[in-house]
Amino acid sequence: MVYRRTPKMQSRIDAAREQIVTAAHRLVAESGYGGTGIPDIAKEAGVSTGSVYVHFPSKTALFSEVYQRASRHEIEAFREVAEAHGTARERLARMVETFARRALAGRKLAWALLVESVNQEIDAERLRFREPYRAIIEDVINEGINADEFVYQDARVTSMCIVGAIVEALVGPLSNALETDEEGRLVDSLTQVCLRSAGPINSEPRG
Amino acid sequence: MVYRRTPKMQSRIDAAREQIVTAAHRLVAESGYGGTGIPDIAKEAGVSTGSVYVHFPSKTALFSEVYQRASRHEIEAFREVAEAHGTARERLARMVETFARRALAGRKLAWALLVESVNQEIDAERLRFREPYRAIIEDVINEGINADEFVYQDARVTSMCIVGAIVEALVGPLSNALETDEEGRLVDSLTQVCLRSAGPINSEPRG
DNA sequence: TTAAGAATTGAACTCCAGTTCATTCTTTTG
DNA sequence: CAAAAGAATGAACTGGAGTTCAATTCTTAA
Repeated sequence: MVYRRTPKMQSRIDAAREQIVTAAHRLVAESGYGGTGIPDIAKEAGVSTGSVYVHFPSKTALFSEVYQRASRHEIEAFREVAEAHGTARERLARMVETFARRALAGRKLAWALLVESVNQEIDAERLRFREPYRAIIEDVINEGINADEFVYQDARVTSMCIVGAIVEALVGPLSNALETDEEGRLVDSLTQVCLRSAGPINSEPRG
Repeated sequence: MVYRRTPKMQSRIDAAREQIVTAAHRLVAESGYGGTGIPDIAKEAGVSTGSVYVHFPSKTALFSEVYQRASRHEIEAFREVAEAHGTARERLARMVETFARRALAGRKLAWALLVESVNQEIDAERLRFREPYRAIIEDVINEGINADEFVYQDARVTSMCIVGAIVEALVGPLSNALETDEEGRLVDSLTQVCLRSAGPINSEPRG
């Protein structure tokens, strides 16, 4: 008459955990962190409030996992572009476009990941989320420097700046959707700014 | 036997209000928004908790005023640099440096004004705080475009990006102070990135 | 089948910053 | 000076989100 956790039971538990993370993801993508309570998540996942706390010690911990998963996915897409063929300049342009376009495609989630005010812990999470992007950009810039595409520079600072620039340019549009053509123009301009920030570019004709 | 508010009384009231705002300012500059409660402010201002609510309908409203004042001061300094003599490029460089240096000189306050997580209302305040900087930068860029110093571009987007770049580059250093020389290097690099982002620059020798 | 122990439940609880308001103190004016 | 009205006080309250835990249900193994 002893109970031991069997594989079957384990997979039930794992499934519940998965349900919770998935539900949380869906709800953040809909209402952000602040608009999503634990009871909401539990309901959406088909479990009880208490169960959530069996799997995660706190709301912050749960969202930390949600953010990390969402990040990993996004960052893989980003890295693919960074490692594709082409000059550093071409790749950097595509990277900026990819970042911006994907963020605008999932506005609420991107907003939650990039800018939503929450608390210090989640803020730290956010900074950690931005870091991989920065690092990837830094690498491409360094490649560009070595290939004489970009002037010599502190690629670390430039990459930070590019991340900051993209986020700042997206803050508004993430809250209030743009028309398709406006979005296109924004992404184009943003790409141009980021390319210039990394180094010299042939000057374009005026007006 | 009717009481009417006399000039003397009015100035008492105004003085109290002023004390409150000043106290709040001091405390934010020390502990940020989150670390500063209304009772703390009341104590520091030498009034009661309730009095704070006579002058301001909410904590948010009070801080809104504190932020606006701090902003006005900063933005005036910024505008002065923007309107000084020199080419657009020279002025832009000084603007970036001014912004960064002043922020780093009052780290906690700058952090509260620029990046501290609070709530949507204060977030909106923050965006409003950034806007004047952006607009001033936009003007200088447009002057630079007209003077053929910068390539033709959407100055609105570039100015957003510059604000975002500066803030992103400062987020870390605002939390954990840098050594003086590190700070100098950061400001230099940041300035270079921002100048490049606005337009062509003579390429620097490598390595 | 049944007892032991694990998993789940969800109503109730905690916590705490922001806010309130009955009371007290001040000022004005007849 | 006394009455009326305003200003100030600060202990107590509140609201709501996050969290807990006694009770219940389910699973295992003898």
